[in-house]
Amino acid sequence: MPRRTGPRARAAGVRPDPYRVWLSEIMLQQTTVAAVKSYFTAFTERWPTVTAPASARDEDVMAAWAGLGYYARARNLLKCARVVAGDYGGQFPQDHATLLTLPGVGRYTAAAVAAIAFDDPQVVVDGNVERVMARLHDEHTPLPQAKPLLTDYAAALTPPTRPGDYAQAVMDLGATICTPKRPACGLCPRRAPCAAWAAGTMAELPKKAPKKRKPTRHGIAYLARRVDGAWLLERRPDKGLLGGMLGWPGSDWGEDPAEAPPIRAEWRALGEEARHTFTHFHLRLTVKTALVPMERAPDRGDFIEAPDFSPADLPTVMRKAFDLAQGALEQAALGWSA
DNA sequence: TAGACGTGGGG
DNA sequence: TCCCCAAGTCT
Repeated sequence: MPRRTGPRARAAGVRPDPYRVWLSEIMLQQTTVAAVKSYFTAFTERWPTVTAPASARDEDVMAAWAGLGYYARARNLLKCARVVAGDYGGQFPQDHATLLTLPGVGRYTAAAVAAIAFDDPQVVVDGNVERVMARLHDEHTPLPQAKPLLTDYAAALTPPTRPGDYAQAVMDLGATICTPKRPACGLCPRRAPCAAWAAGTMAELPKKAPKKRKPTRHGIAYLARRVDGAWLLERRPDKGLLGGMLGWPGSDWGEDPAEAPPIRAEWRALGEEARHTFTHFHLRLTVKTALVPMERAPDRGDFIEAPDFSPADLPTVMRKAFDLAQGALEQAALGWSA
């Protein structure tokens, strides 16, 4: 993965594979290197070139993305791979403006791919770069208002040569030394010209608009296990939260959700709720389980045979519900509860 | 354009 | 146990 191996891992002048650069930048959006690493390895081993995910089944790619979050990235990854495979002969466009037209590729990613994969000196501005620029210039204007100014600062520093190495270097600096909290200024190669260091304000920059509190929503998830071990699951619609992902059929998520069992059964609620926090709300999920006979047909969802089901294919909130149910089953089997 | 959109780790 | 935070894009 380019960002982790770093510029020094490559011989000067050798351009990294645009597909791998694009894939890693998509995965790294709002996500740490540590979280991305195993996913990047799994993706590139299974789908080594952009034509591979382009011809993959949606469900396989969504399952491989499960747990990484922001699932619109995976849906757009599929769209983008198919555009590149279909409209560009399997070769990523090199032009920044054309990159920007690809699904899931915004200003940051287009600039990063152009700079890192194609040696084009585009101005790469992510959260790390914003922080580094705010500190170098002791800029106290809060984000996102300060973004244009910080981009100007970044542009003034972007070199005409080796822009990819430069971009990765600044982002690495932000990730490892010029960190959000307790920056390691003693190790910083740009301490001398840093205005925030001179002013002693580095730890409070960049300023940001205050965050809003998250409301708590409630919901019910229904985990039906057929006597042969199959599980009742449902593919979520492409739009919206967890779009395109597999999940347990459930109620709406809100103040006081109504029952919405997907199949007739004797439902029993677990003693403990599954708790999960999304970007903009907390969720407390009541988990209900039932054992259903072979011949009974569900009103919603489809039974997936036990060998075809892996909880790793589920988004985290759904996997938490599964883990709770499993734990309850094991406790019951061991006679720990009635 | 502000809000929607995940998750895991640190305090 | 929470609360807060972090490597964007789309609508």
